[in-house]
Order: sequence, then structure tokens, then C-alpha cells
Amino acid sequence: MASTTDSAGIADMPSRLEQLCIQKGLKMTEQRRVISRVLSDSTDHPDVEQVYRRAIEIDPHISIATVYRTMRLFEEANVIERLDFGDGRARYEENRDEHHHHLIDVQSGEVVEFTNEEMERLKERIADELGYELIGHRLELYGVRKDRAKSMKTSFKPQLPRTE
Amino acid sequence: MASTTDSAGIADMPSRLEQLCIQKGLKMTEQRRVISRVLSDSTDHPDVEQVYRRAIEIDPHISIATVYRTMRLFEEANVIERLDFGDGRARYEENRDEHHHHLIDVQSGEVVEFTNEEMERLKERIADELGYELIGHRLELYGVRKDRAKSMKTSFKPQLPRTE
DNA sequence: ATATTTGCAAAGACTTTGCGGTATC
DNA sequence: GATACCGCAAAGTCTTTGCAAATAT
Repeated sequence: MASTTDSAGIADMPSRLEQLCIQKGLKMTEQRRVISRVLSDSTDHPDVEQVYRRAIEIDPHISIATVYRTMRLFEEANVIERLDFGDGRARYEENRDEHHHHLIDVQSGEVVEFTNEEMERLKERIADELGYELIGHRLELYGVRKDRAKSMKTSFKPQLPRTE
Repeated sequence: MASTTDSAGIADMPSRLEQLCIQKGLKMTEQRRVISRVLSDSTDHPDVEQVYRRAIEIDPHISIATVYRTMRLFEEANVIERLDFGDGRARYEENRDEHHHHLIDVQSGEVVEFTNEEMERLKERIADELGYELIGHRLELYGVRKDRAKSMKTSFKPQLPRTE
């Protein structure tokens, strides 16, 4: 009943993200607290609209402009990461800086995270061989589950179904 | 003077892209011919605005709406590829389907193309191990030239200078 | 107490689209 | 000559921003 993951009684305990923000010296408004909580509680990769909708469920006193401003602030403070899955809008995830990539299921929109050390080394090596120091990268794989893959391999265009 | 790459005397010779379009049965208007030529002649990765500006230099009778429509058409016909370097707009390149990736110099905006077989195999293997059939992918590296790299490695945000 | 932040609504960047006229096959 | 295309301008989507009121440290 009183476990540490009980979400009912601890609504006022700071989320991991809020703690990070405090550490970084960000001024913590109610809106930022709520948005921090939403992001810390999310296991998916919500866009701004989704963060907004989840936030106003907790506290309706939040405008979408504030969500946009907060996402940018958090991103610049390096506590969240902005993702781009090829559809028009930005997606976000809490920065757990354990460096992973995404495989997007183009049929369901589901996102599978993965890490791969070989990939990390390879990227560094490629950049190095080209005479560059690697300071960033973006990698996404798009796939279909093997069990239901027929012959979609012809000229794929990343395009996700709209969810939620 | 009369070499095969002389661009003065062969203004009416179909560009590689135009030939491709004809092969695919696309109706070839003057606008599409001009845009094909612009894309075939480009060695960089222009956005729509740039394609538009280059096109109206050849023939002012082209609207930017047509450029947008044509880029989409060409992309769907798989004769060009749409790229996304993380700034807001789409970039394009002629589809030479020799499968390459891009390393973007974040200081100059310059784009270096590279291919890497090991990377190709690794991506397939990762997808496979996750139970997916790979049908698409996006990979970009962002870097600074080693000679002028100081200590930019802290929390990089892809952001290109506006060129042209 | 003061500098920041917020909400609102307007504007900005990029892209798409409806419609009447035009050109291609 | 029918169908598809084009130019224009309006609208759509995602995101940013100016300003006055509200809030955090």
C-alpha cells in the first residue's frame, strides 16, 4: 500500500525531472512542476500536444504556449531530449543519458529503444576517418514486426499513424 | 568546347532526372523539366526555397507552390530523396540510390556524404535481433572538423547556420 | 521587491490546397 | 480534346513571440 511507487499519496513528491531542474537552478513554477511530472511519468515519446493534454489533466492552468516554452527550456537545460521521427512535430523524452536509439514500428507507431555499443564505436570511427570530431548524431530505424512483414520493402517513406 | 559536360550548348538535353521521370511515365511540363534540371545539377542538398530560386533563374514562370507539388511528386515517384537535417525544413537530393548517409559540419553547414557497409549490416542485424524487418532508417552525424575542434562536445543541439 | 514567467492571441515558418485558367498527351 | 497541371492566394500545422498580469526567489 505504501510502496515507493504509489502515485496516489506522493503527488507532491518532486519528480526525478523536477529534482534535476532544481539542481540546475531553474525557477520552479507550478506549470514546470506539472510538466516535469508528466514527462517523468511518460514511458513513450509524447509530442507537445500530448504533453499539454496530460498536463492540463493534472492542472488546467497551463497554456500550450507555456508547454512549448518549457520544452525548449528543458531541452536547453539538457534535462529532456528532443526527438524527430520524421513526421512534422517534435517528440520528447526525459534525458536518462544512457544513450539509446529508436526503432519505430511503422505499422503501430510503437517505439522500441535500443542501445548498441558497436554502433557507437562505428559512428565515432566514421567521423574520425572523415576528419571530424563527432559531437552529435541522429539514428532511427523504421521497421515492421517480422511476423507480419510481407513485402513492404519497396521505397519506404517514414510516415507514422496518428495515435492518441 | 563541345565536351559532354558543357552546360551552354546542351540546355535542351534532358537531365538525368528528367529521363528518369519520363521512364516512370510522369507528364513532363516545362516546370518539371526545369526543376529536374536544377536537382540534377545540384551537388548540395537544397531546400524548397533554394530549388525555387534556382528554378526561376532558368524560367521565371514557376511558382513556389509548383515546386512544393513537384518535390512531393518526385519523392513519391522515388526519383529524389527527402532529407531532414534537424532544422525545420526539408532538404532534397537526386536519388542516386547508392545508399549513403550524411555528416553535417555544424560550423559551416557543409554536408559530407559517406557510405559504410559495416553500418548497413549492423542496422539490419539490430532490427533483426529486435524482431523487426528493417524497411527504412535515418542516420546523420554532426561534427566539427578536427583541426578546429575545441571543446564543443558538451550537450550538442543540431543547429545549422543559414546559408545562401 | 524585482526579475521571470505565464496566458492570450497574433504572427511566423513551412507546407498544402481550392479554384479558374492553361498546357500536355 | 480530356485530363492533369499551374499560378495565385488562402488556409493548415507546428512553433514562436509581444504584452500586461501573475509569480518565484
